[in-house]
Amino acid sequence: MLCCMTENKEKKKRQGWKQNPEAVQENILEAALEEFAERGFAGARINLIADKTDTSKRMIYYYFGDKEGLYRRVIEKTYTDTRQGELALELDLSKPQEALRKLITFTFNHHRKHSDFIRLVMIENIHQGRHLGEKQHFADINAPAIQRVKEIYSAGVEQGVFRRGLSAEQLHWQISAMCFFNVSNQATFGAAFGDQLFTPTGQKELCQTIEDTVLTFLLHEPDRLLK
Amino acid sequence: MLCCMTENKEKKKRQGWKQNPEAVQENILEAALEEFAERGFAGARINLIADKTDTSKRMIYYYFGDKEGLYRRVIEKTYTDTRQGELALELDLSKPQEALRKLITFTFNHHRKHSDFIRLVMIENIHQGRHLGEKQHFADINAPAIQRVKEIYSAGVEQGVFRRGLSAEQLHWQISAMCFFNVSNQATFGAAFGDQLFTPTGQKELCQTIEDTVLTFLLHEPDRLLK
DNA sequence: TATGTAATGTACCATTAGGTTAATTATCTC
DNA sequence: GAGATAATTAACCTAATGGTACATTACATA
Repeated sequence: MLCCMTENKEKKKRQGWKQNPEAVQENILEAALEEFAERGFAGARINLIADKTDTSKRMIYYYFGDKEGLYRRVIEKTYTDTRQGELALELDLSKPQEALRKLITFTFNHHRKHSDFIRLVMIENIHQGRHLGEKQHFADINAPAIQRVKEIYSAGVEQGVFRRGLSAEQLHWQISAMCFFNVSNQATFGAAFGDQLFTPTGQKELCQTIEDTVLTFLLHEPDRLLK
Repeated sequence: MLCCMTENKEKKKRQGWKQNPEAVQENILEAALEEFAERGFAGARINLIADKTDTSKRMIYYYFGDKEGLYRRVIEKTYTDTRQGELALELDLSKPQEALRKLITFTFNHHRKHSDFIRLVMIENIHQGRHLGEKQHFADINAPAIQRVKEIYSAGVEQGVFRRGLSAEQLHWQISAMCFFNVSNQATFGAAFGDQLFTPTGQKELCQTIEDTVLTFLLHEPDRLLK
């Protein structure tokens, strides 16, 4: 099996190959994403990344300069792809509660599906965001996420459904926190407290709980009388 | 300055030194915690850890076998220390709301203060919890955390303050998620959406918000009519 | 079709870093 | 206090790994 594949690969390469820089770079970035997401920056091995590609290590250095350059490009691509994916979601602002639930469900599932992205973000946080590139550019990429929440919240306030005085940043933060943590800390949380929350039904309930939590917070004034 | 210190160190060592295995191990573990928390498992350098200690690289291998053995011990110690620190908090169960707020404030601040712990947990999640050791032991260490929440919740339900039907696991999960995320994702979240949430006042408000969120969820039945 | 340039393959290098060997010093026990 | 054992030092080894030199092949263009 393996030998066949390599034989084919060899043949393909020997028989007239075409130059295709973009495809080669894409190919490298994909392999690198897997590797970095799995092992972190220091843990990733350039040689292994090269093995996963259809090209050679030399090409990695040719296109990306060095390991860090490659990593930076992977981060950027991942964030861009993710935010782009989120834009696909369409929401009906005339029903703010429903819209918010839909946004949360979407975020919850999206994060679950894209654990590579989550892992890269974790890794980048461990590096204290040193590879995020130009901060303004990074902020621009991410701005739509807050915008989204702001729209829903404003609509809800105007319709008299949501209470006033809350900030979209905080709401987005809450949603992010729980949807992110659900994926990022599954290993340690599961080991510490059991896997009930991470079974299929557990996850459905959890998503529901996140929705309920955020919505209830939006609907009811908090009680600060200490009882 | 530096030369003086090294001179002193040298002298100390040359002049009759005492054996003190426990202290040496503690000393190594502390240095290793810093290094692992800062650079991750693969990024950490045994040589640098050794440099930070008052002893030598050989001692690390003598006491911990290899890099992974050292890392395991660091993880275990960190978790144990953390949970132990949490036990110090005393709560008045006759006032469930107040008790819960106090627990959340404590967790929030505790996580902020112990970012080394947070970072190690992140790192361990990237490794998918491979180094947590015996799962049962790990679960035992962590059990008190849920227990705590369960006590408060039960008291609140019995007093007719909290609504019925919620699970302590989920409540603990919510609190953990937000308090953890606040520290773990500060770098990327701040870069993406600004640092307002992470200024001193931003943090105070955020903590308040977490409390309000969880409490409101405990006090009010969620509204699932989609509007 | 000649030529300069971009893209690719192969073999190699230098250094880093995890781990070890073997000798030295303290400590314990009988 | 003698011999055995535990703790410590310093120098060393080797595989892995990030990175490079150089030759070669495709391609655009004039």
